[in-house]
Amino acid sequence: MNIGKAAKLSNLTVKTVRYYADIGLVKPLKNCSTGYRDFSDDDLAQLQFVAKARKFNFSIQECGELLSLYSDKNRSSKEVKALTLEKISEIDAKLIELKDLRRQLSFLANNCQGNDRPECPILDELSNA
Amino acid sequence: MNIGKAAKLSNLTVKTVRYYADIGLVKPLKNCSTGYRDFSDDDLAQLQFVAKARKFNFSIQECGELLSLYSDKNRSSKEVKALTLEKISEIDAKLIELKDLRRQLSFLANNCQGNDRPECPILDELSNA
DNA sequence: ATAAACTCTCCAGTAAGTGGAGTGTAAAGG
DNA sequence: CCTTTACACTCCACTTACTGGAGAGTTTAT
Repeated sequence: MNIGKAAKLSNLTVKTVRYYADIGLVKPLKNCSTGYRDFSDDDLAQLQFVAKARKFNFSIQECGELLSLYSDKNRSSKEVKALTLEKISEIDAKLIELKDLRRQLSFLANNCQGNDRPECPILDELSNA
Repeated sequence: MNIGKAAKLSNLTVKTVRYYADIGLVKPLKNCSTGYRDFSDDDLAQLQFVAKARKFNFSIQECGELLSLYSDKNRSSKEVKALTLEKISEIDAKLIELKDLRRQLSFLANNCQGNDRPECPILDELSNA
């Protein structure tokens, strides 16, 4: 299938699919006469796989690793689980950071009048080292 | 003061401070003979302001806006509050997304044996479009 | 036959820096 | 006074994961 169809079926943009092909994450055949990329069903499956993994916050590099494990019929689930657990703890750290951020910002906003006068605890706080 | 001291006192790296000066976010004087940047106390305050605002997930552009509101003695707190509230709802959206992500990943990890055999619900799930 | 829709390559840019090379300057020790 | 060390400078390239556009070729529909 052409890139447009592959993109649609994997919920990616054409540009993104082309980019994935350029960096060798997927390897569609190329029609010699037209230069058009030709995506097999397997290529499509890989694109769908990557699309999902990216949503799961796996980096492109990790997607590549997962993809090779995925393609390897003898891959062990150990490696995949390890990668996943690592991701989870990264997410946990991010969650803590974001929650703290939210708490602080919300405190500032609650104490700000939001009128036309220049008094503003948000700026006061930010300007305190 | 020199860039090293300004960096230390604002908890930024020298590289980052130089970058902020390059893009005009802060405007230290320059010693003509040595080429060294000279940061005034006011420049330092702005760096500290930016360092904090960046931690609060404000973009460089937004930092610039905040900085001009901050410098303008006649600024209203309304604009600042609006920007802050916007940031908070962005953070909320990100929190929801991350929590959902974590839930899904954690479900997958819990159902994965993590042994050397190829059965792995994580890959199974990822390969389902 | 022509127009719309699709595809291609190549170049440039995004955000917010980081890293390194090569060079010049300042402060401290001997 | 000299040398070593720490600090400063500029400039260029690289990072992540794409996105946008120009200009050109191809396929499909009318």
